[in-house]
Amino acid sequence: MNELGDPIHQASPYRSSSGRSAVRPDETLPMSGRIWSGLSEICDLLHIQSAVTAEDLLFPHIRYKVGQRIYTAGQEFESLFIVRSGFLKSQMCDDFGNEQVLHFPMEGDLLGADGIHTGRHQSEAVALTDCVVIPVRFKKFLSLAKTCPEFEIALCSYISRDLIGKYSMVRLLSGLNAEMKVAYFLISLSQRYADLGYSNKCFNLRMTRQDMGNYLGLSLETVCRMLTGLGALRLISVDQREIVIHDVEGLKSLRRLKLPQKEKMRLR
Amino acid sequence: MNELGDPIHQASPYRSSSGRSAVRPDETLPMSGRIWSGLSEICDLLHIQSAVTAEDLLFPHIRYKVGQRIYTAGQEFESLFIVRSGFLKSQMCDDFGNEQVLHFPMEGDLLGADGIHTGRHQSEAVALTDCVVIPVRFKKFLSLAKTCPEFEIALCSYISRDLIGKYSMVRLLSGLNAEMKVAYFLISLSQRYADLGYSNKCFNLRMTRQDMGNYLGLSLETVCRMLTGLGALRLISVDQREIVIHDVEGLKSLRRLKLPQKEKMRLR
DNA sequence: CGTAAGATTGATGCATATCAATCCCAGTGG
DNA sequence: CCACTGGGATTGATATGCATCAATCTTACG
Repeated sequence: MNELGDPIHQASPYRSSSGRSAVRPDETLPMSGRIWSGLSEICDLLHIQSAVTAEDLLFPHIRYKVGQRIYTAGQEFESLFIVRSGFLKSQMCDDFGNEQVLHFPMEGDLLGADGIHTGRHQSEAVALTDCVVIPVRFKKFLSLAKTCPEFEIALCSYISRDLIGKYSMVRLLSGLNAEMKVAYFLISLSQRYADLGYSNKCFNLRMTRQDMGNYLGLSLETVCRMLTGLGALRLISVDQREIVIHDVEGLKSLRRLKLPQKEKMRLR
Repeated sequence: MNELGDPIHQASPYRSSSGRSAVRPDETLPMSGRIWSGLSEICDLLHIQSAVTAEDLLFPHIRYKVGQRIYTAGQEFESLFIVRSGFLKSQMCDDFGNEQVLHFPMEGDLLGADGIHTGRHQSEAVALTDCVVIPVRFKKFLSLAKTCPEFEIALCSYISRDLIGKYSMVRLLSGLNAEMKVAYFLISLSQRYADLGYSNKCFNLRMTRQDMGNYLGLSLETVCRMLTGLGALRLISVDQREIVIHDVEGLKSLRRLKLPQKEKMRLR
């Protein structure tokens, strides 16, 4: 392994996205293009407003093709990974070999922080589309935090966002029924696309129904049924992995069947 | 509100734990005793090995009684809170007033980091027993991190541990059946008590069945049934909130009914 | 065209929620 | 001292949401 973490695929020739994804020829990544990012681009990606500039500081881009792993469970932790483009899946295996999908990282997300504590990655990250990822040595990250106060804040803000993400994940899994889980999933995906400047109405799912179900705590069949169900309600259109959202508010306003205690009291 | 966060109860006279908790008279907290901690004690609590000593740096202890809130949702974020003693519950309300229990913090846990990102707390923390909590201004925390490299690492390690905690929470909620959820809950509680030097075989539950169920994504009745079920298996004894664990390994070895895909393949 | 992976749809069963009744226990007040 | 009260815990009966099993369909690709 060389100094960049796991760039063993860097030199392999680029080819168009394989598998069943809906990537069309004109969406393929350019063979040429920038293969380095400066510090200011890193800050942009992570939404850090930094006054610090260091023109000589360059971070290499690494390309991954569909199905390739950015890091694997058990691998030594060296770098955090910033997603420059593409769509990924992070997952974890328990002692019995059951996989659990944890997250679907995309542009601007930071990966690999689960390795800090033990020095080894606990989870793995797989490319669901062709990806460009920027590895940043953790030591480098720390020294940046030391010299640049905005990095310090960003690091803490990341803790905080992560905590809030955990909260909403818990609520999703333990408080919602299948229909709402799927609706919520679509809404949050839509929101993430919107935040990145893409369409929030129309997008392709990059993961299988199996992955979605695993992530949401549902069987893949239930995911299917809920998707067609939401389609029957005219809230969305589904064609395989292509999703069109017709009524965001409608999706959001699907109420849980279980009324909260306070509501029940009022209804008596 | 004064400079310490929410110490409006600090001056109120101490009284013995109320409610139905199994706290006995001799477990009451002393009226006197230390009401300040030095930096070295803070580091001990957070498991930070620091060479830095600053004898003049003192952090006040705040007492909370059963039912009092350390911070509430929407409250301005100022401080992180380190639990010195006691048992708490952190929870969050969604837009419809549904509460979701997120965690049961105890000695050595750090609370309130969910406020960093937005500047306001997203969740609230309630004392389930009488507690002693040490608030540390976030700015103070940052400046400590700046002068003391161990604090920096500890901060990152906290991210990492938190991430791993998220993983196990997701797996708990979406991968286990009711029996295993309850068993897992008891095991992890037992482990936390053991880590603090208390008995890992015999302890009191400080939360209601309702809270447990909410946390585990189960109804309170199911929690009851599972507890009595585990009792019938001679793995534990239950008497109201008093738990005795007879067979840790037995609890751990309860397998999920749903076999992993690979297992199923092998069995054919 | 054949194959395989994924998606869809239907039939059935079970785990768990829900509803309801009772029990337990600690305060509280007569 | 004892009855009363109220929150929590327990247990049983029933309903149902979702998993599971199974068959078919779609799409991509060799």
